[in-house]
Amino acid sequence: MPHVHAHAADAPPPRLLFVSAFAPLSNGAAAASMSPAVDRTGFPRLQNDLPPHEVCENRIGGCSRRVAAPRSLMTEFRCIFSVQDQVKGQGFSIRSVTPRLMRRSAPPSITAVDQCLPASTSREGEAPPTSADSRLLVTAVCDGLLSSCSSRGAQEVDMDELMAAMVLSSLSCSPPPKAVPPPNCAGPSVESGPELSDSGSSGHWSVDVANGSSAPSSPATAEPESETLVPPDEGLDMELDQVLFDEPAPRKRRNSVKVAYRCLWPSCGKVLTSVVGIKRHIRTTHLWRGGEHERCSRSEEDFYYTEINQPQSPPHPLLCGPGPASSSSSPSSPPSPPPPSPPSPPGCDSLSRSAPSPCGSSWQVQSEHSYQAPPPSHMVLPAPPTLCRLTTAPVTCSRPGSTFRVRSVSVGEQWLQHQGAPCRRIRSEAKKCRKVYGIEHRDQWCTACRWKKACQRFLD
DNA sequence: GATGCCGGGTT
DNA sequence: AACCCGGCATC
Ligand SMILES: [Zn+2]
Repeated sequence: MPHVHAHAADAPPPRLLFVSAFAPLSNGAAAASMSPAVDRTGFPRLQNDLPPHEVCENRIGGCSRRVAAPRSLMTEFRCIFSVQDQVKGQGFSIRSVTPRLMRRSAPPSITAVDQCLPASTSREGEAPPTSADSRLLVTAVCDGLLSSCSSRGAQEVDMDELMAAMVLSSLSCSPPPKAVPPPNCAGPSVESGPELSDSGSSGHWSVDVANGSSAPSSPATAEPESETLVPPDEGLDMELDQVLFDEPAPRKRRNSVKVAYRCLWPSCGKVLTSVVGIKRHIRTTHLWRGGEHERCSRSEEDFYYTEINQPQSPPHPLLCGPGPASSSSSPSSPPSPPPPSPPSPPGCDSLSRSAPSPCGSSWQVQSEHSYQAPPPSHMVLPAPPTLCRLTTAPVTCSRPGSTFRVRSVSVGEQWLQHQGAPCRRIRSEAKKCRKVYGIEHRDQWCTACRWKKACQRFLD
């Protein structure tokens, strides 16, 4: 599929492209009914167009299908990028991919770049595509399988598609690079010139050919590091790099920018400095839903944070404030997948999951060790936790094993605040190990207390 | 000041 | 993962 690869000589082409949403490939019956139209290649039609993001990342769009290949399985996937007119007719190359999705596959390569129309048969008010931008259907293949969540059943399909959709994180727009055959992509790769630098085993390929010496005419874009156009890209790439290289992310970066991670949950915006931290925050503060079906969406947290570069200057008092709803102001893309349905009852559902293994008093020894483990609720805790009574002044909402305080009054509002300000663990009046045993008997404290974590022995 | 514990750092 | 601790909110 040879395609648009003429080099636009004039206008300095933007280096990056934008992505818009794309309906997932529908394998399941339910999904199929939603996207009846399938184009001639068997891919579902584009629909559910979202306004193009201001970033180059491809968080949501795309679909995939498995293609039988002589030797191995190939995965073909498509992503819709919304591009500006000026870049039409240029060569494109894969700039980066989503690392963890590609761990087990060979570098992807672009096989076709087609122009496409927003096939959204928009019956309702969908913003008509501006003339300033159009859409490119980028088809790529990779030799191998996208690593996907190892769930089963219908969920697998979804995850697979979703991941496929995310494979192409960003594209570079530049004159077609000199054909440097990618390491081992024996597939239908046609003109995928970009030299995919496979850095290590983790499966990261970043391609940025924009500065190729063969790019005579576009001085502006030829300089890869000048992020004049798309600042948010930097964050993304760093994120990718970090994940991809599997580097433990040196805590101190060489340059003076401090890296942090911002929670993207609506109106949260919490900023933490470690990936684990932010993930834990998201998981425990926003994503917690009863814990059971947790397994599959383990990496779900990834969607809800973004990496940011904090200039060395100390934080202004914004930090955990309620991120204003003005989405336009923030350059970083909002989390594309909508937040999972909130815990249906604002919090009353908690502790329904406890496994009351009656093991006498040995629980202390048994389970105390991992302070993160849910508390051994050996007693059948009676009905409603503190949350459900709205009478007390400081309303508390309870999560499994912990109690948090919120200031609000109404339940609904409570949930909102849940989203916004992560509740603080309420200080129970129960004496904790420290108080009970005293500092001099620190060795008798529970592990959590010793680590200055939430006490696990004397729960509220 | 003491206590509880979150977030982050170290080993 | 286990461990430690700075720092903050709260008592
Ligand atoms: Zn304790």
